[in-house]
Amino acid sequence: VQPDEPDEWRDDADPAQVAQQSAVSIDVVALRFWHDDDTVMLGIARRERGPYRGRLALPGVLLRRGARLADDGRRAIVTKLGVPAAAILAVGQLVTFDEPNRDPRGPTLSIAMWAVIGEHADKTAALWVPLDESPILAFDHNRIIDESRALLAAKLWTDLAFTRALIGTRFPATRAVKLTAVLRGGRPDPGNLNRAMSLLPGLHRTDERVRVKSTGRPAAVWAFDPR
Amino acid sequence: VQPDEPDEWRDDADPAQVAQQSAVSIDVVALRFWHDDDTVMLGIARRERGPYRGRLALPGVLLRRGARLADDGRRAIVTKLGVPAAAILAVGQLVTFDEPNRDPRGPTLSIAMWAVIGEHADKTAALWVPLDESPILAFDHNRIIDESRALLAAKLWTDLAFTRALIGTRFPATRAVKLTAVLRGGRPDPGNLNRAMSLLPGLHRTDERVRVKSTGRPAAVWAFDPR
DNA sequence: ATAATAGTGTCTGTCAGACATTATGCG
DNA sequence: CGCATAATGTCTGACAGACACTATTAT
Repeated sequence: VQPDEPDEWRDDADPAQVAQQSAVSIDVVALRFWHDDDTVMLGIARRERGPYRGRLALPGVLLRRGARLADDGRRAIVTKLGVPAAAILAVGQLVTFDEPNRDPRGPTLSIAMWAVIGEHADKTAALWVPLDESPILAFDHNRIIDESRALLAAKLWTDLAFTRALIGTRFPATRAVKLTAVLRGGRPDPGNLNRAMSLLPGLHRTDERVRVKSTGRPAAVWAFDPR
Repeated sequence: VQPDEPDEWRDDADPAQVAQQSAVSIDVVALRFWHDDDTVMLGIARRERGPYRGRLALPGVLLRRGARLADDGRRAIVTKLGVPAAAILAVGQLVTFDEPNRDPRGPTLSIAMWAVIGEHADKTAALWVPLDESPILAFDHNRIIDESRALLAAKLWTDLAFTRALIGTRFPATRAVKLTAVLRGGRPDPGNLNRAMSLLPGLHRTDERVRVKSTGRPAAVWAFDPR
């Protein structure tokens, strides 16, 4: 048996086999867009141990044996950001980063994921910064954020689970404008956005109007259909 | 230190740490579309060892420590399909599959990749089947193919590296119709496809005409601009 | 009234699908 | 000529960007 093909004779009981692999970490781009946030916020935390100790980083964990990616993504959020599990509204997969030297401890893949965090009593274990103003982070995390932003922008108004989790089930039209502006960069035409939203299945405008700025015409309230 | 956060105290010299992770395999959707192929062919091979021995499967290997995903994808193609490395024209990442029970040896992630195989003296170590007629395969490989097809269809005419590798640098328009029909399902309107191709940067039609069917008008030859 | 904000309507150009028409070859 | 195949042209509807106009509120 050639060493070229370890998978064929892999003995699952022998940890040395699998130890010949790169490690796998899950790093999460955790977003929130609460009522009093006026931009999309990114959750980061100061590293308490390991390399880059004391530096800011995305919440991440080593993949646990037998775990689903989404579950380990949630675990990263809970343990590193201090966010209660119930506040994690949605999770999804992005891409895998494979630069061999991205982690000083040795070769480590990073499977990037996105998550949306709902409102909860903030224990401030996490640091929340505007998504477009993230500071210098540990590892290649700034690169992860950069590449993820385009993917997240594409999800807005197309991935309904993502969008609904981020903006909520009921929201004034103005919120939609702001959210789109942040993720896509540059404010959208409000008329065009209204048109696009009205064509979305599962989303409709209500008769309710709401005042968001102290002056001016109140905004219409949009709502996702109950699931 | 909680066992919840093994990444923080991970000692790279200790293989037992990383052995607590799921294994990671690279499984490749290897495609070819040679001159005498009249559909896109998928490369599969009979498993000679391990679980599902004797069954057909996508070429796959265990991720090797410190390797780039693309390099290990190429290694899977070389070792499992017998394709010379020089014939691998392009490789790219698709998605990661994480069902914990997809491999009987234990929890194993599968990072799915695509690859395009160029013409070479076929040693017939590989079995080539039409992409839309793949037989029952080992593991969850049929599912991988199903989910990959949509992604591959989206890459056609948008991911130029993928498209160019698959159809070649010079090709009659009829080939483009056939390729699009296979990947997208259902033949495209030839007029619309011509229009789309003429708008593609890096692709242009030549004055050359070529007979592909024995009867009828000869087809125009299209060519990618030299890189 | 005026300013500030929100929503509507319209015009434009782009683009994809569909289809009819023309072109090029062979027997 | 008739047949098979390939290419062109045109029509339509969907849709996005841009922008002008109208609507609703506070001061």
